[in-house]
Amino acid sequence: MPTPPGRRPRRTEPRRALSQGLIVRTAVAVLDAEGLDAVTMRRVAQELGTGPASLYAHVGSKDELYELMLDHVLGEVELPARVEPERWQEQMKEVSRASRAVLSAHRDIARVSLASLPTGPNTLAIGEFRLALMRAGGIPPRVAALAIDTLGMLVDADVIEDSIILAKTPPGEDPWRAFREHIAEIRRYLEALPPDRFPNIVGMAEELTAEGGDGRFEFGLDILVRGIASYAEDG
Amino acid sequence: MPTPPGRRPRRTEPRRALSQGLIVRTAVAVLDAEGLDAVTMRRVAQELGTGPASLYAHVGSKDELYELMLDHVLGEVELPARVEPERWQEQMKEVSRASRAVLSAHRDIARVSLASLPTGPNTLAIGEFRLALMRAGGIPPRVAALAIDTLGMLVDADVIEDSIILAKTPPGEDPWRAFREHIAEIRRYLEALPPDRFPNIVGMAEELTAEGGDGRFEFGLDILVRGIASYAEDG
DNA sequence: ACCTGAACACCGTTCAAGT
DNA sequence: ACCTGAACACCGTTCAAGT
Repeated sequence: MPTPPGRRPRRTEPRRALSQGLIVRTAVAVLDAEGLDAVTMRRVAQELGTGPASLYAHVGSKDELYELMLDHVLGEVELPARVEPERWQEQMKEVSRASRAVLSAHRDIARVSLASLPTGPNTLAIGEFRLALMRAGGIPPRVAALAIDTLGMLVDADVIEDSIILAKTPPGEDPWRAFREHIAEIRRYLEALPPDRFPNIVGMAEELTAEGGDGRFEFGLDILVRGIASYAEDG
Repeated sequence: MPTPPGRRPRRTEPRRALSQGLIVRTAVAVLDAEGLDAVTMRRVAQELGTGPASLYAHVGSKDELYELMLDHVLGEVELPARVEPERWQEQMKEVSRASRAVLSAHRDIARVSLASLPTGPNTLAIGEFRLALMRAGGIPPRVAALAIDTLGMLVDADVIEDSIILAKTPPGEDPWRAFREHIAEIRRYLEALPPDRFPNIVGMAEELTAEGGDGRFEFGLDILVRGIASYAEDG
């Protein structure tokens, strides 16, 4: 049916009221589909059938939107029901693995985590649980404060390192295939380096480009948690 | 003197021939003055008295320019003259501290390091030295390959975490004053949190926002190097 | 209070045309 | 081979004007 004369033509979408929550959820949908760089004020506005200026009534800036997205996503991390003091180190690892998995599932959102200090409720809840775990493990407050930073940096950096290559994948291609392709290219490059200047790199080209993923993360996690535990004041 | 009739007006700068080296040095000058986000193709071209299209004869893309800048900057890292096997752990720390200092001195260039796999000659030279150190320390190749990644992530993440706040400082203001200001603001925020939901964060607000800097880095560095050394096959 | 269109001052990259 | 101007398809943010 055509629009009757004198009636304003309806927009294609019935106008849903804008809200911060709706904007954040829409932005995360764009993130998941195309990566963080595709999340622009203009793009999110377009997805909501409006112009970029309309978003500024609900979020202060693009950076603020990015932090809201991060906290929204970290709400997916399922924390253990309670601190089990006798296995605090294992729970420490579980929380770190869960955070890594959630961040990995949302493209390169970890870039935001490394770039900002935690202020959102979900982000703080994870920090609170980690502190409770270390307290239960007898870690002095000053050490716990340092440890929480270092552990967070490991998680973020690990996710970012992978997500960068994945984010470069042209849409349509299998990102993991592109990832392996890229690694293989690096290996050939390292193997072709002059062996007199770079004997160890050339000799270890295979190990340096081994399917990293979980192994690299577990290595850092294990060393860090053991190192933290060495500061325990009493068992 | 006015330009004689029929003579083309000279540009203000005598035209220096463009080259990759000149472009990279100019880009690093902009980085040092205003941070990585100010390094755009247009801005670098303007600094050289030309248009952005002219740069593409010497660098393939902005991302490639960023990686060239990173390697240029890492050329400032002074590596020890030789591997001293009996103190390989201490040398490992020295190289990490030197890398951190150089990256810190160039604003948020560490973002590029975390986002790319090392291919430049200076970057590779640092990696080669680290591998030689671990080899001297009896670390198995597979562990050394993991360790070099983890150590690099720690250095990059640590520098980035600081540089982000510093990069936000409006030009003209003292960045370290702004940095302390920002930390103090976070502390007040954490102290004002509901103590029933976040007892440990509220209770440890002071430790969590303590003047971080070197302490945090040395903490992570010490734990990682000790952890790596625990994999040594023979002394 | 919320939303909008238009504008401002920017981006990276391509390409045909010049030397 | 190198350089250029102009164009294309984008940015974040502000602001006066509308409802």
